[in-house]
Order: sequence, then C-alpha cells, then structure tokens
Amino acid sequence: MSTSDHTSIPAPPTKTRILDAAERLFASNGFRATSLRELTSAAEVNLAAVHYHFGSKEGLIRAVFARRLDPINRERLERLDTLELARRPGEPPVPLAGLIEAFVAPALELLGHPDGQAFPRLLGRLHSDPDRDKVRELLFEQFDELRRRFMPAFAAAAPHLDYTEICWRLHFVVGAMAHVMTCGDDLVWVSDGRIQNPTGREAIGRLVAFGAAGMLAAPPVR
Amino acid sequence: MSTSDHTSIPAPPTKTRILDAAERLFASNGFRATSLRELTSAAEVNLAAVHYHFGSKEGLIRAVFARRLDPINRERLERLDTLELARRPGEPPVPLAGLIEAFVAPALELLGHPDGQAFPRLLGRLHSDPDRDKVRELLFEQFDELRRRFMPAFAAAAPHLDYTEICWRLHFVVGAMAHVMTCGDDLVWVSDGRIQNPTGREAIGRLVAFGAAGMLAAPPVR
DNA sequence: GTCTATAGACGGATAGAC
DNA sequence: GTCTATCCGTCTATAGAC
Repeated sequence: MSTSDHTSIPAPPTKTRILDAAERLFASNGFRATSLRELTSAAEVNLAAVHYHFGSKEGLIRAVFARRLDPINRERLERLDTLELARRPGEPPVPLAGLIEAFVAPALELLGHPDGQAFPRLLGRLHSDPDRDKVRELLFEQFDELRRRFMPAFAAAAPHLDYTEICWRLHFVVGAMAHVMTCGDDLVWVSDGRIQNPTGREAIGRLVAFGAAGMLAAPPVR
Repeated sequence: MSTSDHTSIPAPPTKTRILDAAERLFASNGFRATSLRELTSAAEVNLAAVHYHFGSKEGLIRAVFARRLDPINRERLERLDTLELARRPGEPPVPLAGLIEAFVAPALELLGHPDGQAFPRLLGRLHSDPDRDKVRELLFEQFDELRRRFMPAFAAAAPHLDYTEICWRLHFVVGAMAHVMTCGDDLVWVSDGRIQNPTGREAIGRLVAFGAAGMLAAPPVR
C-alpha cells in the first residue's frame, strides 16, 4: 500500500508473468526450443527468478499445465455429473452426443478465449510430444479419474459396441479434438481460406455431431 | 569387390545407417532433443558424416521425411485412381469409406511393418510439431496435390455437406489418424491393457468405419 | 569418404551481494 | 525476492589431415 499508485493497474506479479510468457512460448515454439533467457526477456523478469519460483525449467512446465488443466478436468466431471443426475433410473442412458460434448467442450472452449488462448496448442500437442513424460505424473491422476467416470458412461450409451471398440472410437475422438486444438491453421489451408479463425463454439458443435455419428456406427466386420 | 567377403551380408552404407538411426531417434525423442552425437553413435558412423552427406541437421530431417513420404503419398493417389477408374460414368460416386481408406491406409499400414516402424510416430506428430516448418516446403507440394485430387472426390461423395463442413470432418479424420500413429500407447492405457500392439490393419478397418459414419451424419444445426 | 580436433555459441543452473 | 556474474556442460558446424 505504501508505495502503490492507487490509480494505475498493478502489473501482475513475477510468478504470473513467467507463467504467461511460458505458456505462450512453449505453445508456439515448444518446450525444448524455448530457452529460459528468451522466456525471461519476454516476461521482463530476471533469469534467476524462474529457478527461485519453480525450481527448474521442468518445474515451470509442470506449473504451466497445472494452472489450466485443473479447471478443465473439473468442468468435464461436473458436466458429466449434471448429465447423470438429470437422468432418472429406468430412463435411457445418457446419450453419446452429451457425453462427447461433456468431454471435449471444456478444452475446446478455450480456443476463442482471450485468456489462455495459447494453451490449447500446448494441450493438444501433449499427446504426441516427446517431452510428455515431464508432466506425466501430474496428468496421470487426473486422467485416470476421467477414465473411471467416463468409460462406464460410454459403455452404457453404446451397447452395440464391445469394450475395445469403444476404446478405439474414443481414441479417434480424442485425436480429432487434439488436432483441432493444435492445427487450426491446417483447417484454413485445406479449406483454401474459406474457413477463418475457427472458434471453440463451432468446433464443439461439429465435433460432437461427427463423433456421435461415428460412435453410433455398426462395428466393422472382423 | 577386391576386399569384400562374398559370404557375409554387407553392412548398409553410411548414408542409410544415418537415415535409419535418425528416423528411430527423431521418432522417439524428437528432433531437437536428439543430438548428432547421440545419433552418430547409434548409427556407428562418424559425427562429421552427417554434414558430409546431408549438409546439416536440418537437411537430415528433410531426407528422413522424403524417404518415407514419397511412396506413401504416391500410393494414396494410386488408390484414388483405382477407385475412380473402376467407376463408370452415370454410376454413383466413389463411396466415402473407399476414399477414407485410400487416404489413411497407406500411412497406417506402416504401423506393424518391421521396416520403417518408427516413422508413423514421426509422421503423426508432424502436424503439431513446432519444428514442422523445417520440412514445410518439402511437404507442401505433395499435400497440395493430395488436396487437389481428394477434395473434389469427397465433395461428390458427400453431397449432403457444404464445402466447409467437409473440410472440418476431414480435419477430424486426419486428427484421428495422426493420433493412432503417435499414441498407440494411450490406447493400451485407456483400454486398461485389453488392447495390445494394435496393428495397422485393424486400425484401418476401425477408422474407416468410424470416419465414414461421421462423414455421413447430417450437418449440425447452426 | 572418413576421421580428429576444435571453434564458437548457447544452454540450465547456482552462488552470493543487495 | 531480485539481481549480477559465472560455472560448466552440450550443441552444431567446420577445418584440415589422411
């Protein structure tokens, strides 16, 4: 209070400035290709501040993921709760489209959002990134709970498929979702410019329609 | 001839040994994380041989992609030729499932193949890799031809969709395909071990069934 | 074509003053 | 909490002998 100017917007604290710059630079250039020197210059903080606040470069990337992923996965589970609580016993199971939307929407909604706009690239790339083991333990707990909650719901909603076929098709849905998060630019290219700035909202609607139809298809002959 | 032992299998030439090691290491650890020292040790060649044969590390990665991608994309176009030539004028268009298979099979078939087994990881990650610009020019020409040939075929096969909707759904199919190529391990995990060593053949059949059903779905309401 | 040796730059991490 | 200065390892690339 003593030295602050009560009319100016205070600059975010050092820790937040580092996280913001890290999210943006890791998303666009990758983890390994982003040096701490480049990162701290962009954040306008001292090089040593990263080690003070996060211990190491690896600790920083873990913090970057934790900050965004916690709320996303919490919302996924809350949406699933809502769907399941709205269903009375004896009624048909929660429909596939609802389950898919509960899973993909919380992640894709960040696409158009000004805050955390860069994070989807990072999250989508996570699945194929060679550095994913740096955040593996962090993610494992959360994703394991997602799996425990969503898999039975999908099994009930798709009684025409055996368990392995459901896994395959969810794998396809996750791949499509990740691709939208990482490669919006490719969409501009394949459409020859007819698609511009795809928003999270339209991505969600289209992916839910596509994914639900794919999940509903008869299983392929062996 | 003068010094070779005619009873032993000759070791592959230096250039091939470098390409093989590079493909394997780039696939598992990524481009930036793989040093030329590690690579040349694994290939049992001298460090300077990379620069002699490929000019630079960047030239090497371009050569790694060119070696595998040329035949894959050639086969995609040949399969499309076959489908279109088998169709007489006046008959219904080439079905969606056939088009999807023509596109995804040549890439996914490498999954179980002993030679070039590592390449799919590399290819699948390509879409989201921050280093993709290092091979962008190389890929652009080939993918542009794929787009020119496949897009009209999909448009004819999916008259219920407008052009942008087709682009979105192909984007989903490509994402699913890429995810299968990079993340077979995830499939083992989500299925709780019930799926082991997914082969290219079963991936193709399942993805074609899923993707064709997704493409056939009615477009979502705006 | 293949090797050794080394240049030249950059990386993450840390000590210690303030 | 923040800063400067620096350690020490690793990297790509190249020069030049063979």
